[in-house]
Amino acid sequence: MPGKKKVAPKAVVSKPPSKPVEVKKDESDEPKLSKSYDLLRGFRDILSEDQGRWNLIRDTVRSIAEAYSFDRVDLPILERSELFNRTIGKGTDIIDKEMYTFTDPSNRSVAMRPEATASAARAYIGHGMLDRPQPVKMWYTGPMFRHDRPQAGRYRQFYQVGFESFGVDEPIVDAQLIVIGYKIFKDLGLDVKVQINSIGTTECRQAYLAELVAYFRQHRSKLSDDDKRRLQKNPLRILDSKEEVTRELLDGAPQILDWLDDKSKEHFMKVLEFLEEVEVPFVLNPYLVRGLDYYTHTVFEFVLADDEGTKAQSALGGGGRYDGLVELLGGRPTPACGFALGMERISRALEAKGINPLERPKPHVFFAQLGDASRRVGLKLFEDFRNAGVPIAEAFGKNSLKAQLDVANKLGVQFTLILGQKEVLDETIIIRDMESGAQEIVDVKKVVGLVKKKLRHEEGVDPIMQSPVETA
RNA sequence: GUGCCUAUGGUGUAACGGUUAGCACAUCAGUUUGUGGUACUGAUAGCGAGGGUUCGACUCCCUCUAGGCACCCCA
Repeated sequence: MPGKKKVAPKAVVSKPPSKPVEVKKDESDEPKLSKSYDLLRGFRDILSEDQGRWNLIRDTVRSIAEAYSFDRVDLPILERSELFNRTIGKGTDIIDKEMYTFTDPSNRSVAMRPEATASAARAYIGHGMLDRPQPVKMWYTGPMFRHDRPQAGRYRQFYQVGFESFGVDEPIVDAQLIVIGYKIFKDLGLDVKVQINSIGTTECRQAYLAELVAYFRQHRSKLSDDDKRRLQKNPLRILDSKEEVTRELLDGAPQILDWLDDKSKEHFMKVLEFLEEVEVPFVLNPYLVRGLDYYTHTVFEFVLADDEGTKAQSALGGGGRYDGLVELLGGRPTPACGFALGMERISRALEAKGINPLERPKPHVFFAQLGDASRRVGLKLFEDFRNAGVPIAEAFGKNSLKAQLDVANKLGVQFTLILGQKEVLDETIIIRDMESGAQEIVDVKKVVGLVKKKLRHEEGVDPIMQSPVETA
């Protein structure tokens, strides 16, 4: 309806029938459909404006993974629900309210992965990797799904990159994983600090928890509803409560480190020593806990150094040791450790720092055509330039030379190649220097070589490798 | 999931309980036939959705949806 009232008067006002009068398409009864095709809440498109940053993250991660001999694995997005229920743990928010669980057409309960460590462990067991030389080191990247309430840096579909190391319980493994994560941030130009803690084995944690609960029970009346709930459901979480009262109470509360058995303590101390050795800045945070059930011993987070964790979503990644996970899934008892980083949070941090690499190298040459004969030649010429490694832009869809030069200008190319009817017949082409406006006519067969040479002349710009970093 | 704030063309914004919702940028076309950057002309395009209140709502109220912030949680 809204469309129609505008169409009518326009047709009347419009020019003489130089162009055939358009038959009015009757779309008046069409409801406004666009809204029903809107993105699902918490889902989003990552457009080319962001792809430069994403590429940077992906490239950095990959080169570090290769340097540290981690093997790439791609794990499925859909798994049996049970895999996650078992490992992440009932009682966690991830399982209880955030997981996309549904029954598939074969009537099986499946879930879109909320994280990938469980899948990695499943793969480790399923493919008999315990019979390979240990540790088995793998890394992955891909989308994860959690039905959480969206916020900046938090989406329902989000991307993680993860590193997992199976089969070795030495503290050096924990330390090296932390180093790897730290290096990724360093290479990206981000300043992060490592927050670290140990939550020991399941056994010593149980003992500690009993003590912790007992302590807070005494002060139950002072606690907020949230913290009361935590006390009951997931007492460890009370440690990172933001309530003023609770924080004060925490000063007198039992500390997990005091409850670690000797072996756990020793393990943790060694991890810290290694970190000191490699000069990774870390902060011991006795209140750091993680939300997944499978963690044991070392737990850590990578936090943006600038805002010291005060700002939301400043935790860019985290991980820890999970010695019981493989066994829990039916494998032989196998120690393991890993971490995951949140790609959109990293991307966000990069953006905040003005790190905005171009998505692809900017072309320095533009091809302008006049007429179909010229277009045909252009199409072929394109291949020649591509084989020579010179990116070239065009606007085949435009007809006037003016419009094409306009585009070339906006792209900021150095040279425009102009090919009209005459040049096609003569087998020549015009090279126009966009800055000076100078033009020369050259043999079309030699144009690739000539342009390449010219580009190299221009302040040593390498036509192939150039990918400048723009700061916003 | 809870609380608070927000919602105008692609982007950034203006206005008002009452005529055709204004501006800038961007986009497209053109300013005589094959030459860009400036200037000019024109075009496309918007009140997130649905209900109410009112003679009349983009403007007030409600619901929904979406975004942001804090909590929850976590990457």
